[in-house]
Amino acid sequence: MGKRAEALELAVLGLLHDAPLHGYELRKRVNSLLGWGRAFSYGTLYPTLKAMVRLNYLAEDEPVDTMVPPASHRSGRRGRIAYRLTPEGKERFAELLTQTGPSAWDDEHFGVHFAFFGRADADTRLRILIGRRSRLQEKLDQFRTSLSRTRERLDAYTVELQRHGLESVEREVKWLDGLISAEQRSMDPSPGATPTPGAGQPPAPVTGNEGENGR
Amino acid sequence: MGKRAEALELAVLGLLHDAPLHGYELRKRVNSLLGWGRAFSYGTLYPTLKAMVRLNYLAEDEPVDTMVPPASHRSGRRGRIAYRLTPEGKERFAELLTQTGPSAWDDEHFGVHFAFFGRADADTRLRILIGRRSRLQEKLDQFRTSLSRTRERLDAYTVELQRHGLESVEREVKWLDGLISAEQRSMDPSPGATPTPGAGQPPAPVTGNEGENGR
DNA sequence: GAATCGATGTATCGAACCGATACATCATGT
DNA sequence: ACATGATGTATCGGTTCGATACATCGATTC
Repeated sequence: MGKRAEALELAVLGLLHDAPLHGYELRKRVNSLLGWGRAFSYGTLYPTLKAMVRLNYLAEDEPVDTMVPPASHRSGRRGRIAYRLTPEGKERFAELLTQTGPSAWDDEHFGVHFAFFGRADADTRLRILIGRRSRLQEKLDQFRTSLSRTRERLDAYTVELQRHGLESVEREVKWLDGLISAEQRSMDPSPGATPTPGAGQPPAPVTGNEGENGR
Repeated sequence: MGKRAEALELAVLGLLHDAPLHGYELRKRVNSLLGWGRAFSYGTLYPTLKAMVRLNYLAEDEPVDTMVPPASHRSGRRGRIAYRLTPEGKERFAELLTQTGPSAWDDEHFGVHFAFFGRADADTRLRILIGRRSRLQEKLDQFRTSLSRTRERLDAYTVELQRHGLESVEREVKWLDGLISAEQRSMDPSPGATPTPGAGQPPAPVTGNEGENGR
């Protein structure tokens, strides 16, 4: 199926879980959900949607009122197609949510999985976070060794690029550390006391985030 | 030609500028040069190399001694092919170095261009840095608006993901700010005084980098 | 009121690209 | 002797992208 489409599948399932959407809107949400990363194109989205319909994870609805202002006449319209999750789709979503292999913490996958952490159980969350962390740690190590091997013959700009790349990954690791310890704090503290009902809040991540947004 | 292969072309030209290399080694260097980003596969590298040979930017050398320890017998060897830059290749490299459009500050391209800043003139460097900065600023803006539009209905993990993504881009912008002002400082300060000879150092970037690697 | 424009919307195609694999040599270990 | 793993060149099938075609709608403008 391809890594990329795999990530897209999860994103679609997650976004459609609450409400049906049509392709255009779906694409916007997926791409803003992942934000920083590469955007999905229609050439990927529509084939994937069709495949998911074929697998019976999705069903197509012709008329949808979402956002159509007056629901007026529209006779010969080539209407928008709203995609809706089937029961099998919900199962599939639940199944993907519990996955904890590399298919959850790879670069392509981690973002989507994290975005739906609220729907996963604490155990899965922790496993994925830790897996992701060690994945980054690997990258960091081989990075550092390759840097120290060639440090002499690099010009200053190249070095600066490497340094900046390294620093970014290091920050990522620290971010994960905060998230991990927050998760652990919220599941450990006293066995038998308020075991986080239902799905749950993220346990107050330890980022140095001072809120600059009014509201 | 495709954005990705375009970036690869510049990387190959730059790496081969100093010394000939064979494919395997070339790939390793390209991918460690770019570090954080996606790695190039052989399925991209070899076709690109062939295309560049066809365009006469590169020439193939059969026997190469680089790193072959004892240079022993090897009779029926299917030897490594060393790629070497032709004069046309050097021209092409110089041409690509002076480009300052989006093809220099896009996500795909910026890293490679930056890596070879030492070979570009100060003017080009500054234009690319500024272009890159405004590119990121755009992304930042649309990010922030899309966030404030949907802030209410997002669960906490999704918000945290967005926040982290935003912070990363913000850091990137600050990094660029440091580089930009450093460049400006090194070309402006007093017209006629030590105008940075030849290619030059990167002008002491203003990162708050405390070295924590014990070497 | 028609004409232009940009946003919204579905859909597909060719080209670009990746991931896996085949194949071969060599050093090393057992 | 045989396996294992690093080095090395090369290609193929399938995935994914970027561009485009096409269509409807609301707003703006003359």
